[in-house]
Amino acid sequence: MLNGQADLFLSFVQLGTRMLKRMDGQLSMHGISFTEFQVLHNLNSAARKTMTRIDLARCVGLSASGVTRVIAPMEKLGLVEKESHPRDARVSLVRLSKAGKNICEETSATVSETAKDLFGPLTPVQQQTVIDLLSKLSS
Amino acid sequence: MLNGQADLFLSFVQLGTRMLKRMDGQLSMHGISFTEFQVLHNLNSAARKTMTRIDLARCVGLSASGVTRVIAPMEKLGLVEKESHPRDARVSLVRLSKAGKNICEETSATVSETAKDLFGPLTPVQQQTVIDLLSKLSS
DNA sequence: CTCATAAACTTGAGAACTCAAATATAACTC
DNA sequence: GAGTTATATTTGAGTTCTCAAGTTTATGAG
Repeated sequence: MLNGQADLFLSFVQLGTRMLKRMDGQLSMHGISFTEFQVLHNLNSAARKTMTRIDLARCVGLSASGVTRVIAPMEKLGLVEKESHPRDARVSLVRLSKAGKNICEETSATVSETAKDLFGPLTPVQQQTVIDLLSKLSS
Repeated sequence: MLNGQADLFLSFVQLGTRMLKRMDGQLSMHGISFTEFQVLHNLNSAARKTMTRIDLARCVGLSASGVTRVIAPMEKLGLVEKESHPRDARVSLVRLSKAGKNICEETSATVSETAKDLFGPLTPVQQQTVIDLLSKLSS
């Protein structure tokens, strides 16, 4: 019925779904979703803690409108701040606030622990193998 | 900020998301979603083309109510049929109809092709490696 | 048998998206 | 520089889930 790659795809998606649910459950103790964590983390890794909504959408894997809707409540909570682009009045930059950076650091510990747990069944060498193979698939 | 496993997790989730969107895009040409495909495929693989909603939920990675809502329109289209359990009046079995089996076969070809494409960057040996490593993570 | 507990659903309310259309601004073409 | 085209973002409407609560039926304890 299905070829080997399709079986692989099904396992891959199913595992991803299960892992994501577990991660979301852990993050809910901090009051944020995994999507929100991704926003914080990407902003924190960005040059001036600042990103365009479009770039954020690409990094997080969301549509532009998805970014708008995720960020609105985060702005009300003071985790991020709106800033205008000096040379392009169309873009509305998103900047990570001090409070946002704190939350990012706290939640990063949880994400790291949970991920360590999730990938625990693999040896470090096997983990590196997965990293290498995933990078081939991402390009 | 994040440990190696967390970086791996982020790549894993992001790749999964991108692949899923591409698969869903291909399946939309058949008028079904990937979730619906999963239902059809799991039913087709089942013993008597029949499954409990609870079992379906577990296989597809959905909640019980998610299954109810996915199946309702599929039943109206005649892809699946409702059947009662002979020994347990609580369960409402879902059976794959002849039409459903046809759609499943058609869409399986698309899923196989798309998956072949998605995993094309890996050699057969590398694909097998991924299968082996994923299975370690699933248990 | 009867009651308490558990399991298999369904339903209402809400969360988290998406797409298409609208708006504002930039960039390009002539 | 006027007009078309492209880009960044927001908004409205609709989809697809989830969780908690309700219903119905089974099961186990006494």
